[in-house]
Amino acid sequence: MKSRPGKSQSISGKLEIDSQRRLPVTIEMVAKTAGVSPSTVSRILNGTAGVADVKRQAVNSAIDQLGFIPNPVARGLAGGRTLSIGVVTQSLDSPFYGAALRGIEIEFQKVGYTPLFISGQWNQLEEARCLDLLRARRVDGIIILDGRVDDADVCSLARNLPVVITGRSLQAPNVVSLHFSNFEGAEQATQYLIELGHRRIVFIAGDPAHQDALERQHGYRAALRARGVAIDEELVVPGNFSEESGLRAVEGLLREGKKFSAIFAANDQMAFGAALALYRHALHIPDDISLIGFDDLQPSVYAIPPLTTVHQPSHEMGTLAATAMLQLLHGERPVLSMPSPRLIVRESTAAPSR
Amino acid sequence: MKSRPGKSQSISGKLEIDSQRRLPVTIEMVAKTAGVSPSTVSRILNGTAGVADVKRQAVNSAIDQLGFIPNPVARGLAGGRTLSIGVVTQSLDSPFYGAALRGIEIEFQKVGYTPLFISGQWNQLEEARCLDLLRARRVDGIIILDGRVDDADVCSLARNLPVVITGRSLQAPNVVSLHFSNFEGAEQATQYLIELGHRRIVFIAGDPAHQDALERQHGYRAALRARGVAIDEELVVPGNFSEESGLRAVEGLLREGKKFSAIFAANDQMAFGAALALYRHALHIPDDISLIGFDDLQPSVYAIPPLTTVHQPSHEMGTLAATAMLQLLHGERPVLSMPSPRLIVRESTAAPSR
DNA sequence: CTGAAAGCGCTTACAG
DNA sequence: CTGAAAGCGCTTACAG
Repeated sequence: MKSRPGKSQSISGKLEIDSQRRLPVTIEMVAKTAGVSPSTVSRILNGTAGVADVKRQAVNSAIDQLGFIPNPVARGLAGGRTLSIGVVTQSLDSPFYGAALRGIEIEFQKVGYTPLFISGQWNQLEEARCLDLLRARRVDGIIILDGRVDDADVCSLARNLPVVITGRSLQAPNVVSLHFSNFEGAEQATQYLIELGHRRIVFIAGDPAHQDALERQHGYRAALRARGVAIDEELVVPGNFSEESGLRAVEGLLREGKKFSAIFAANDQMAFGAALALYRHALHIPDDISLIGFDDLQPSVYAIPPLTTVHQPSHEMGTLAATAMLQLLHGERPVLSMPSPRLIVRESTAAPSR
Repeated sequence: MKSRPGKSQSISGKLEIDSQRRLPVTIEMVAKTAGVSPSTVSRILNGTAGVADVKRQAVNSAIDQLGFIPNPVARGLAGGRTLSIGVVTQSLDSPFYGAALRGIEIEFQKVGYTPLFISGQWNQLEEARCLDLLRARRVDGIIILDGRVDDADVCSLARNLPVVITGRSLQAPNVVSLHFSNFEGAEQATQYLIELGHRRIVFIAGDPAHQDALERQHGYRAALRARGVAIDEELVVPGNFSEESGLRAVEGLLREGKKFSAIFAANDQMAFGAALALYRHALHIPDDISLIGFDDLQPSVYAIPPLTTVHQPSHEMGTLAATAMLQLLHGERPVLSMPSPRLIVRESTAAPSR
């Protein structure tokens, strides 16, 4: 395996003028054809040293001519930089994180960094494994989306690597935290229902292990309190962010004959479940019951009826996280502003009928 | 940067008995404490050579004691293997591919391979860029989910790397193709509607640039023909796999006063759009119009009403693709059987009312 | 500004 | 079975 396979070609070779097969070209070959030392090529590549226009041009044309692409693996070993960033998400197949991942991918692609996506499944041990793996892979930084790691571990991670983390507020050297105000979002949603005239508003809570879930519940309570609406604890029901839990929550309420005119589900997925439960009981949205979700997932737009919900800027979050990481990597102090929660009013809410 | 940062620690250190901070430990340190040469350690690590139980044990205990983790970057440079596999998906945030990505992740995690996810956005140029990037990163193999690359490029890729590709049938050395029968799935769906008594069945086509879309349309036509139902070309309407295109398709049909009792949308997302259009026109599913989708996305279960659809084994597809890749990597000839299409009957279909 | 040289942490012929 | 040595393709002090 010491001797490399004979030939190699760019898959996009057909897009290039020079479409001949080529051997993997190294920095040494570039140096030779440009008549300089490998060190110089490296320095030009990295912008590490003063320019010498003549040589620079020779090198650049050699690079173009040979179609040289630096080997990131060698780069990683020698320089300690791999130009790759670990991205710990909770799930690769939740409708929620995808947009953030895409935002991150776009941002990094622009500047030649490669994201390494890996999922922690909302599990602290799993997540620890992810972090170890990413460090073993020598990533240059780590982005954690809604991690379960505790703050202390984040801080110690950050002693070696820049860290960007979402879903919490954490002040520490070498870490940027991006926090979306779930509280405000939930407050807005609840307040909107109150303004429509609702008083008996069910809250389907999210998984209490999520910080987000807690904040949203606080927002709900704060809004009711602020408007002087008594909180009926029987209307606050547990859920776990899944569609099924939303469905079961509403089934339960209905079975027990609870009275309510609106439902605020702590996320859209539970709202979908809730909607199905109402449908099964021939209750019409929004005529009989108003429904609000949280997240503004893509399916919400085409829910029946289209769901009123709190928009989470998932894609922008990804963009922001990537941008912050790049700034940290460049030694800059990131200044970012997180978008505010925004209630998207669609067709699942109306004034109560009675 | 030559001298490494002073200390480093495992994030999951707290889970270990020996929780002290540790320097990055290299194979050389392991060799020293085990009293053998680095070569021997390497060989034990890779199972590359005959055993010598005494040494093996010494090495293994040294590894445990020091908490040694091989550096994949160095490994990649020296051995030509990076233990990473490129995974080209079309989208990181489509509801469709997530499950496959997760299936792949799970399978690789078991054996210590790391997937490198990257998205091609259904764009051939973009995808070529992805492939180049993955090769530059020296991945050991590439999995392509529904790629736009043409067969010739896949073959030339496969001269250097094992390739697993879904969404087409391609016989070539060093490539495994996994093809799901969209044709049969569409046939089943259409046949089911016919059996229910439907004759005027709308087909909302997918993006004609997708092989899948074409196959599904063929399945629809074949089923009608087989049952002697005349094909009314006015009922075959264009779409592009998006919710909006499904909505527009149905709006158009309704506006033009076309008569039909059922709709088969080439994917679930268009079915959701179609459902919304029907809802807006106060047409009830399935009493007025039956609706079938394709893919069995997660939201379909909680659609209103729950959507009858053709199940696509997205997760299993991921598992299979990863398994096939592993087999190729081990020099085995993969023998895989792709699951057959399966119609999932839920509540959006019924016999026509008239 | 720019070479020559050492080194990153492994793997793998090459010789025992 | 097992060392010593060379090498993977870069980067970066170290000296000009």
